[in-house]
Amino acid sequence: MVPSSREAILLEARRCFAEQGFDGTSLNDIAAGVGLRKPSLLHHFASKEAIYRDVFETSLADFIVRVEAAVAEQDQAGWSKLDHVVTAAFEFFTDNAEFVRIMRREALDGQGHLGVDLGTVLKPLFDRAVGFFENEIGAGRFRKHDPEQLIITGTSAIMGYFSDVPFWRGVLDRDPLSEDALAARLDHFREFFRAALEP
Amino acid sequence: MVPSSREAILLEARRCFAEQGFDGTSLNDIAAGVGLRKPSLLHHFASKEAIYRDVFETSLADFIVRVEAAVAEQDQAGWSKLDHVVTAAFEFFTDNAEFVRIMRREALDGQGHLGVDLGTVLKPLFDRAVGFFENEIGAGRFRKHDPEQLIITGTSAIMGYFSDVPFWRGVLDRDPLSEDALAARLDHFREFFRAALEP
DNA sequence: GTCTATATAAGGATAGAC
DNA sequence: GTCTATCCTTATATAGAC
Repeated sequence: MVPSSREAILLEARRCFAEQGFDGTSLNDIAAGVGLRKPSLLHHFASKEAIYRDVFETSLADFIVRVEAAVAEQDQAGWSKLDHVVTAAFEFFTDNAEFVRIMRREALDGQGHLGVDLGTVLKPLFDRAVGFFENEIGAGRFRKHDPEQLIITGTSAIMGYFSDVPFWRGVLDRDPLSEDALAARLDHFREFFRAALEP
Repeated sequence: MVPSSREAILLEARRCFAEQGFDGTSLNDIAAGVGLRKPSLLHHFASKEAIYRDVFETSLADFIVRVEAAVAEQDQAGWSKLDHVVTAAFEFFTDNAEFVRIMRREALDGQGHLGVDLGTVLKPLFDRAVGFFENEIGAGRFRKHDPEQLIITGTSAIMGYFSDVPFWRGVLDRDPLSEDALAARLDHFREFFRAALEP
């Protein structure tokens, strides 16, 4: 099935916004990638910002749904619960590597290109994770670490791998998004955090 | 002493590039912050890119010098050596938080705004760190982890805190760059990595 | 060194033909 | 739905007065 113009625009826009950012992407860039002219884009979307909003908010909502599902799926406590959620998030990032780069740009920009503040949207998730760690540490299933700091460390360690793919490609001299490289990254992450957390 | 125009331009440019990126910053933004007009900037620098190059390359060189010094300063092995270098890097980031954001934007962009590739410049440092971890793990002073992955995890965990300051400010509801917050972050980082690395 | 005025290009967005 | 042509704004950069 041939993708509709609208879908093709969103795909190419996501690629461009991930690679070059909002300001670094022109409607011409997107149009050229799709094989259309600039005004044709604005037949499908009201503005450049509307395209960006669609790209970003759709993926962000998918991400939150995926994480919530992983939290709900698994009723155990301690490491196996955390492992399950972390693995689900990692797999989402694997399938949506471009989104991680867009999200990182939002986190970096302070004043985003949309009305929504990423921090406000993700704070509920963050607070629940803090509660989880407090609980596990209190029950003695994890070693004592500051829960907020744990989450900063964990999310940064996962997201940094995906967001800085161009950089890591240069440093490692291989494709960080190959199947093997991704499996190695996830393995390491799980082992490293288990080593630091398990009593 | 009143800073020269040139110095004032570089300061304001660093602030803008960190906050809004290269494409998101106009010469008018910088000029307004300094209290000059656009053409006056181009009396001191050949182009917008020349301003950016000065801001970025100066800080990057300072960073490399600081890390090399920390590596040389301390002749011990194992955790105390790593701790010394990590703390030195963290202190550099504390004093140069804006630079971390600029560096992250470079890592994110793939094709930077300069001829220099950040990955190529930092690869020697990376390779030496790999050698260090191989050595320490081989000697049994650290638990077994993949050295490359360790460095990705460590640098991402430190840099993510500084680069995403606007995001963390929203999530944590406090200033991530306050003296207390920075001390807590460094403490956590050191303890967490010690917990994961020490046998 | 700093300014005003201006050249030149690129970007987002609209009008209207097909 | 897609196009060409065009409007308007902003951006980098230069020329030349003070």
